[in-house]
Order: sequence, then C-alpha cells, then structure tokens
Amino acid sequence: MTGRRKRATIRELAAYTGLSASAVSYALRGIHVSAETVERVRRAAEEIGYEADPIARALRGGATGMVGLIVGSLADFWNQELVRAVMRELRARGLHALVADADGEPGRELELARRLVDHRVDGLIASPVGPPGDDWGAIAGSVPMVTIGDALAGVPTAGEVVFDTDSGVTATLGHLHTLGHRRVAVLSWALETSPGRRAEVAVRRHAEAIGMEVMLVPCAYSLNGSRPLALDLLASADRPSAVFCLSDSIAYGVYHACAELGLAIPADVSVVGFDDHPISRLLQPSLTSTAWDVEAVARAATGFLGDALAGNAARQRMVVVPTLLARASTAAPGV
Amino acid sequence: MTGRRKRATIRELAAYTGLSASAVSYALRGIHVSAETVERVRRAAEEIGYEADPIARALRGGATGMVGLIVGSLADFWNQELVRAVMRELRARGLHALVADADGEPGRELELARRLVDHRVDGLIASPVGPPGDDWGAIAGSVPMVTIGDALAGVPTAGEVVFDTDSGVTATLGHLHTLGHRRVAVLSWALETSPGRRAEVAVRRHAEAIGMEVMLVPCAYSLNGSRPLALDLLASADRPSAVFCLSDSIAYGVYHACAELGLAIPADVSVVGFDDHPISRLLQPSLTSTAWDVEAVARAATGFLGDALAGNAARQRMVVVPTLLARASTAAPGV
DNA sequence: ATGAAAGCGCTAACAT
DNA sequence: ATGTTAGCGCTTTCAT
Repeated sequence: MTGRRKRATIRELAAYTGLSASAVSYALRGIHVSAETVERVRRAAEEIGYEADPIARALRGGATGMVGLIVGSLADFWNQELVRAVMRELRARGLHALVADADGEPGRELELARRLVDHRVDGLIASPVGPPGDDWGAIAGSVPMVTIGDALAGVPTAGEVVFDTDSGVTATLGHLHTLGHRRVAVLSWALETSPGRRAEVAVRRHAEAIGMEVMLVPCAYSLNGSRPLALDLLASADRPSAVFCLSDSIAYGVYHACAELGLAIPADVSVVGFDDHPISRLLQPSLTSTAWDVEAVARAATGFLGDALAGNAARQRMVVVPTLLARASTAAPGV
Repeated sequence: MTGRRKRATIRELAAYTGLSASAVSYALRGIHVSAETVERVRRAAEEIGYEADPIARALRGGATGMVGLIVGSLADFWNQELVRAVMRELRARGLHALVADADGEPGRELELARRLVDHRVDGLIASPVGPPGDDWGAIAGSVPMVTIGDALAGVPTAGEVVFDTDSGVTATLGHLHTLGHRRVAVLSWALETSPGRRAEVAVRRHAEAIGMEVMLVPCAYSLNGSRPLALDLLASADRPSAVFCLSDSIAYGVYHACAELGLAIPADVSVVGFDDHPISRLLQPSLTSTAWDVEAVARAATGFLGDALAGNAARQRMVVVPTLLARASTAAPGV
C-alpha cells in the first residue's frame, strides 16, 4: 500500500565508511576496534541516520528493547496507575512496553506471556497474576521476569516486588474491629479465579483470630461490576455493618450502590478500599484505603529487571509495606 | 543467561512432513497447495506445536501482529480508559499493543512513533497528539495510522476518529452561560504545547460569541498538577464563578483545591469537566462533564486500522458527537 | 503442486 | 584491527 520506509542498513554504513559490515557492527558497540574507528563510524552513522534495526537484531538473538508488561485487569484503576508508572520507568531506561491485559482471565495471562516471549521481549513484568502454575517456570526460564504483587512460588524469577498483603489486610480488619464492626462483607475479584490468594487467606485467618464474621463475596473487578452486587448485598435487612473491597475500583461501585439505596457512608455502612487510588481521597466521604507506593513499586520492578538484563544473576526481592489511610468512609457502626 | 526456548522452526516442520520449507510456508497460508496438503501440514504443525516466528516474519517484511498505541499522557484518567478500551479491541483481533506514553511532551510523540515503526508495528493508533507536523506525513506514509481526537490535517492517515470538540465546548459554555456565569476560567493542558488546538480555539470563539469572559489557564494534565493552580486561582478575591476543565482529571484537582479552601461546589464555584470519566458521576457533587463513547471510539479506531491492514485503501472517518452530562457540580452563581 | 535458492539486516565465529 | 562467511526463521522468486 504505502511506500515502506528506506532505512539505512549496516551495509550502507559499511560502504559509506569503507569498512566491512562486521567492523561497523563492532565499532558501533565499541569492541574490537580502535577508538579512532569507533569515532569515525559513530559520526558516519549520525550522518546517514543509521540506527540498528531492532527486529533484525532480535532475530539474530540480541535484545529488542521491548519489555512485556502483563496486567491482570486494566479495568482496575489501580492497575492503570501501575501501568503508567512502570511505563514511565521503562521509558527512562530507553525501553518500550508491550502491554498485555488479561482482562480478568487468569488463564489468559500465561497465553499472553508466551506470545510476548514469541515477540522477543527482553524481559517480562507481570502484575496481579492468577494462581502460580508450572508453566510460569518455563516462561521465567526463557526470559528474565519480575513479578509485582504476590510472588510466584517456585518460579525462578529475576526479581519480585512483593506486597505485604497480610499486614494490609490485618490493619484493615483491625481498624474495622476497633471501630466496633463484627460483621463485614469482603468483596474480592480473585475469589473465583484464584481462591488461594494471600489476601483472601489473610482475611479468613485474621477475621477468625479477632472474632469477626466475614462474608467473602466474589466480585467483578470494576466499578460497574460491583455496583449491582453491592445493591443486593446492602438491600438485605441483615446487611453487614461494613464492606471491605479488595480494590478501590470495587469500592467506587459500592459508593454508587449506597447512593442509590439512600445509605449514608459511614453512618449506615462503612466502606474500605484497598490499593489506594488518587481519586479515593476526593470522594465524599473520602475512602479509607490501603496505599502502596506505586512509583516505588514501579521503580523497583524495572530496576530488578534492568539488573537482570544487564546480566546480574542475583534474584532480587523487595517487600512493600502498605499504609492504612483511615479516612472518612469508616466509623463506628450505627445502632 | 537462562536457556533460550526451543521453538519448532519451519524447517523442522518441513522435515516432519517430508515437504520443503517453502511448501510448508505455502500450506500454512493455504496457497499454491492441494487441500489435502494444507490439512496434513496444519495437523502436523499442531502436533509439534509449530507457530510462525513473528520476528522472523517481520524481518522478511511481513506483519508482526503488533500495533503501536501512542498516548499524549497516561497521567490523564480518560486516556487510561482509552488505552484499556483500545487494547481490548486489539486483543479481540489477535493483535498486541506496543504502548508509548508521550507523558505530556508533544515532541516526544513523533520520536515514539518512529521507534514504534522501527519495531515493525503493523499500524499505529495515536490519540491526543501535539500540533500536526510534516513528520507525521512520513510516518503515516510508511505504516497505516489512525488518529483519535483531533485529526492531523494534511497527513495521509488510514482513518480518523474525530471528536466534535466544538460542539462539546459550545454546549459546555452554553450550559454555564444559561446558568448565569459570565466569568469562567478554562484550565487546559494543551495551551502551552499545542496552542492552536481546536478545543481552545473553540473556547475563545464561542465565549466571544455569547459575551462570556474566559481566562485560559495552562495546567498540567493531572489531578496533582491542577490542584496548586486551582488553589491560586480560587483564593483570589475576584475569582471566576465557574471553572471549565478540559479534562476530568484536572477537575478532580480543582475539587481537591475547593475542599482545602472551604469552597462549596457549586454554591461558591461551579466546576465542569471534559471527557467524562466513570468516577465523575460518583463525586460529590457529581461532576458535570462531556462524554465521548470510549468503547465506540476504540472500536472505530481499531476497525479503521484493521481495514487498512486488510488492504482496504479507503480512508475512513468518524465524527464522535459528545453528550453533555449536566450534573450537580454546576448551578447558578451565588451572589 | 512442490523444491531450491536467495535474502530481509544483523552479529559471531573464524580467518587474516 | 579488520574482512569473510555463515547463519537466525521466514517468505518469495524462479525452476521443475
């Protein structure tokens, strides 16, 4: 259809400089050649606008400069923020992001990961992933991989940014308990797809420990997914005194439902989120939530990957400790 | 570092089937060969798990299955939604998104576009772009490109999804005017980078037409960018009676500022957004804004690109008409 | 209908 | 220090 571009090739640069292609290749990477040649070739490349073709280089086995970024669901606002932050860090390192959204289907994550590897990404960053499976081992074995969130047990990743979910959950339930809540609904997007997830396990365990009755309710990721569910949940006569949403996006849907039902937050029902999103503090009432430092997470993840790409074999690990931001959406239950 | 994967190659498949590589290549694409061979090769491919290497194919000049997606700024929540929607549509077509965030720097957009072309994306989808420049012509000439938002005048794009910004702006200003507002501050993220943008031009023109005094204020994209600015703007004695934000994200920052200043919306100041975001209706008061159907936009853009990739040379164009959602953040100015 | 051979642009052995 | 050669995995002439 339209005319393909006519990029300068290494052979043209070779002809231009009077060298061979390989000499040029070496010169551009500053190996095997004299400093003088390096300089001369660099300048020549500049002149004719030569830049190595990433695809050809990739075919040969080299790096592409692309990093695969796998997200559990972009419908979740916090994940959107994470993608933004990670992409920003990647760009600072001269890398591109090949983003793949599993859209809530854990099964799709592996499939996407494989595709990304097929596309020769130099590395992989995977955030909220479904339950660990053997197949991740093969992936992580073929390309450096960094996880964000829950770690993939038994998988030889290059690094992991682990969320201390337990302490986040503990703090949240403790907060509600202190306020006097004894019956709490917990809305989780992972219940059906990844039942053994740390967060849900922690909820059950800690609730039992402090003598709190929790109802775990599976819930779609997004604002629109949680609204109808919350309508049901809160319309019933014996509604819980508090709702703990394992994602702020879910909490937004609950706000919506409360407004429709004429329920006041926190007078009639307390609402808590998770993974504090910038908007949460703007809501009325401002949403109590648990914050992870997204920028720090993104920086660590890309840093780990960068180190692995640079040949550093040491597995790195960072545990991110959350901050409970008790705001106006939680209070003692009404009588 | 870790062992590279050992994908089946076309030669292996050739050996396996007793055919030549070229015959296999043809068979897989169902050309030049007997139906029987096609079937046999397909089955064999299945058996040994062969799939064409996208990188090798790309080097040869074929398609990569990757689409470049250029966003003006991912700091903007609406853009995040757009990316999500577009990626979803792309995935439905079996395509991957190589996402590039210009992060508010229009100059970076072209640079990113070039890089994406270097990476052999099959096509390009570019949303909020800076001012049109000649260089876009070269890009759009080398790879099918679809724009979202303002069209790139004079650039041979494969398609454009054009926002009828004028009518959005007109409706918004009209709405404020009807309520009785005569002095309105307009917060725009494009003022410095792309002064001639349709939206800003429309604001000036229509404000003059209806006898409204507007102050155009340049403003960073995000919530955090607009807050300090709004603090200044609204603290002054002769503050405008309404603030029109050319992005909901900006409006969120204004909400924040109002809360800090103890200003009531809309009693003390009316606030309007643009590009309705799902959260806007949840705010208190709910934010008056102008909605574009994101899903429709994404569908059209990927559809246009898909058609172009399929060889359809006809340039396509869709004009998206906005809906003004008058909500609770706008009212008659107080006395 | 199928095979042989060339080549996309690059890099890494192996000369020299 | 530089040149020659041989591929990476695929598609496409050009033969047969």
